[in-house]
Amino acid sequence: MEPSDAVLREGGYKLTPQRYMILRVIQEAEAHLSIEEIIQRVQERNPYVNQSTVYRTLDLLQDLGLVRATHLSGKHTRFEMVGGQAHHHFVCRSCHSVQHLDSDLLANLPEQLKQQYGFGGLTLELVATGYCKTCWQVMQLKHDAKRPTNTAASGATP
Amino acid sequence: MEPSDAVLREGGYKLTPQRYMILRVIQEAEAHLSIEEIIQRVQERNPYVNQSTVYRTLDLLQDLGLVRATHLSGKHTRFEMVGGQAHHHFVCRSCHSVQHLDSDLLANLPEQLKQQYGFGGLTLELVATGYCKTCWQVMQLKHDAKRPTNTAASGATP
DNA sequence: GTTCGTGCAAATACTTTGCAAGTCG
DNA sequence: CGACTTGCAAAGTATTTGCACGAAC
Repeated sequence: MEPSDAVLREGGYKLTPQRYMILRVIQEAEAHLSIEEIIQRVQERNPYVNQSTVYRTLDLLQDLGLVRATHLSGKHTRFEMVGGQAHHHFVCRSCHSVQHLDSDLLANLPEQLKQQYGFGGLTLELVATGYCKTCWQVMQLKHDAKRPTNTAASGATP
Repeated sequence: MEPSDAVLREGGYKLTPQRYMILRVIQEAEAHLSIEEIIQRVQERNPYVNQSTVYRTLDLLQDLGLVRATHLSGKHTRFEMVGGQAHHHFVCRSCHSVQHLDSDLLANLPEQLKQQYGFGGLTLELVATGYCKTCWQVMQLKHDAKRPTNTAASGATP
């Protein structure tokens, strides 16, 4: 059974086709979607769904805890289903690559938080920022070989 | 010694009064600041600093890893110094309260990530979303009252 | 002196809102 | 039916950009 329906109804909200579609789009997505992508995919199914509706629905779904927002590389917010499974990310400050982290890393944390603080319905999001293996090694080399004529080779942020 | 200066220089960037001021404002802040607040505080010191400069500087400082953005309650992005110390948050979905979490919770994670993935210069941010103790208890009560005849298995965390 | 940074103001992007009409329950 | 939702288009905000002058190295 679809728990999303139930959650909506319990909150006194209606399950409209728009909401259902938006939920489905996020559910079926292989990864986190930006608002832009959500709007796009929803409108592929029905071009008459308005973007305001998407914004409003996203707010609602977040409040209900069905969907959550993540914000990896600072700029665009992205959305995903709260599947119960937390999955975590690493973002490289230099090459901006994103890696998924082994979710076992925090496997026991929810229970620990539950015990320690009495929280419920927990969803965790860990964002580790730093330098990926490659970029880190490059940096190490640069530091080691501090040459006076060294030109700032790598572009910062074009 | 001021490491910020060094980081800027090493990146080939100049240490301008504006950048220095912005850095100081964030450093001296008791808590995370929104862009709005940063602009305001900077302009209290020098009204001629332009907001574009603040935006541009913030981007730069983030790229350099001196400052990081956090996004707790979804709406406004906030900034803080990267003190090296990770500190973590819990946000209640219902009452929107924010709690700081014991940073020991993830104390050994950076090293673990370093070992496992080869990352460097790591900064962690954990955001736990859920219901705080109080709100959670209230919800439990409501559910109990609402579904007196429900006998379905409800133990496992979905 | 050269390269990088800033101020300014306009241009863009991104979100939100008020209402009448339309739906779900 | 009545309360909740949506579409629409316009109003708000937030953020970015191009350029010429000024500043740091």
